[in-house]
Amino acid sequence: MPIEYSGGGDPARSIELLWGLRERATRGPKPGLTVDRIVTAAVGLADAEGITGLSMRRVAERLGVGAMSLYRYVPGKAELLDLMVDRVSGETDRPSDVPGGWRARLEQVARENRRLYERHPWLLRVFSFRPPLGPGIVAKYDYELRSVEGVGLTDVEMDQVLTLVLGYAREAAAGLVEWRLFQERSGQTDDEWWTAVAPSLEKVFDAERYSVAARVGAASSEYYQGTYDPEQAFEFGLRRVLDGVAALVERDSPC
Amino acid sequence: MPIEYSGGGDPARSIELLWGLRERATRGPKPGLTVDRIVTAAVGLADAEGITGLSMRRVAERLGVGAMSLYRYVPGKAELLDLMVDRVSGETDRPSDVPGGWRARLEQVARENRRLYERHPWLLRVFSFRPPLGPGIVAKYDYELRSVEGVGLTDVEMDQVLTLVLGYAREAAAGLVEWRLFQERSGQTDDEWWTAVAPSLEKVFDAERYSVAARVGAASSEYYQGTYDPEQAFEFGLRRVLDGVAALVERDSPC
DNA sequence: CCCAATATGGGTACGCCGTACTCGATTTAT
DNA sequence: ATAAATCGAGTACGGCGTACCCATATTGGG
Repeated sequence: MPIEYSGGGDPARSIELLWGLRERATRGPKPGLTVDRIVTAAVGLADAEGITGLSMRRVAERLGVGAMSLYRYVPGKAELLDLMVDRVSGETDRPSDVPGGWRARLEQVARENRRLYERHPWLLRVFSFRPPLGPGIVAKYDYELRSVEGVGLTDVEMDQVLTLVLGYAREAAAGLVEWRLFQERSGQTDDEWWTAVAPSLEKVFDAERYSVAARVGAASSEYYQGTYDPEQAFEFGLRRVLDGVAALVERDSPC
Repeated sequence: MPIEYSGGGDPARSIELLWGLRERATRGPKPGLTVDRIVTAAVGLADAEGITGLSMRRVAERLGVGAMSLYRYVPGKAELLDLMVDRVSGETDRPSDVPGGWRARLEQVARENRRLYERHPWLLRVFSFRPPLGPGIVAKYDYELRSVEGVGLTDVEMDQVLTLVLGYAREAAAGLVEWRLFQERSGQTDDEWWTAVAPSLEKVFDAERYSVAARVGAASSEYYQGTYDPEQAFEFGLRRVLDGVAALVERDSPC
């Protein structure tokens, strides 16, 4: 059973790795690699080939090094994934002045998170709800919390709102990424796919029994000019989510 | 590169499999298995061992059969995953009369979807935004759409609202499942984990630079009596999402 | 009734994977 | 100069999905 997440190792060791606290050894040959270079290679590989293309052997290959050499720097693949997550999280854009109040700021946070997953789709398959507490994640969390600082929410509500918005961004990004992947892999547009599937489906689909599905499905495909449009879906959901947050923020001043 | 999704095969063949349209051959020995039995075994295995424990060899083992025999019934693992997704989707509870209007109905849909992922956590790692169009998925989609039928939304909006709510349920379930997994694997409560991590983190965490993160993080852990509580997180987010939908439904009658 | 046609079951093998173990080569403190 | 410590990496193990192949079982057509 291969490892898919991390946190299994010693927490202190993980923190040490994430924050680069390893003290240089005094004896022995100089290391030919650094943890940073390994993480860079791994991120590049995962970006290019997806999470299924990421293997210790191939990361090593990229660095011109034997597979087992990596284990001198990183305890295992799980910890490497932690480092990768923290790395790309630290690279998110964080503009200091977004005009338009909390709603505009939260919207920016959502959009930037979606971009993060877009740049690094493998992140969707790695991210855990309890992220590795490295410098990148911590800085990101602090920045993002500030988008809802001073708008009348309690500290706990601030965290909850952020969790909600980040979760939404993640879910929407997953839709976008899967949609793209599907198009690339099949080489088909939505329309082409549908016209390939429809004939077979018609034989078995009971349009009377499932009348609502038939009606709404048809309306949606027409609207989207395909069967799906990640941009429109994102905008729609984001508006709803932020409306829900607005209802919370303005609870003391209804209408 | 192992397959993680499906849809790569012939769509017609997939539909045939999903709807059980295979015509019995006239010649040759009688099959010792059925697609249904294979799917049942696979679901049972994935439920028990997680997605990483699901392999063709082990499914075959469960059925007392050689690994390659499965390929007589199913083209590959990707298609088997499709069948598994459709199977468990078809088993969701669908009460016919939920009192309380669209909001109560949508809430029920969200809760039932969360339960689905809770029962079958592997689903979180398999589900794609374009699900296999089998009988289970279709019936589920039709039922769920009916929760927002006749409340003044357009057909397209109905689909968008459902996508939003299902996405939320999925995201919340992911939090719950990961939280449980983490507790099981580490054998630690949130508190124990935190007291193990805190000393190392204190050495590197700059509480002045990241003052908001420090303050909110502390408040949250105290509130949750741990560092997280999936139940409370779910309820909070669901209320916000449904508030956002309410703003859409009542757009013509503000306040 | 026989046999050719066909489908089933499954063994073997290939190329991947993560990583435990081991050992010679290299560097430095003493 | 030498002993201690670390580095790089080869080998090997047990797992994976599945391509390929063939003996076996079953049945339709003559």
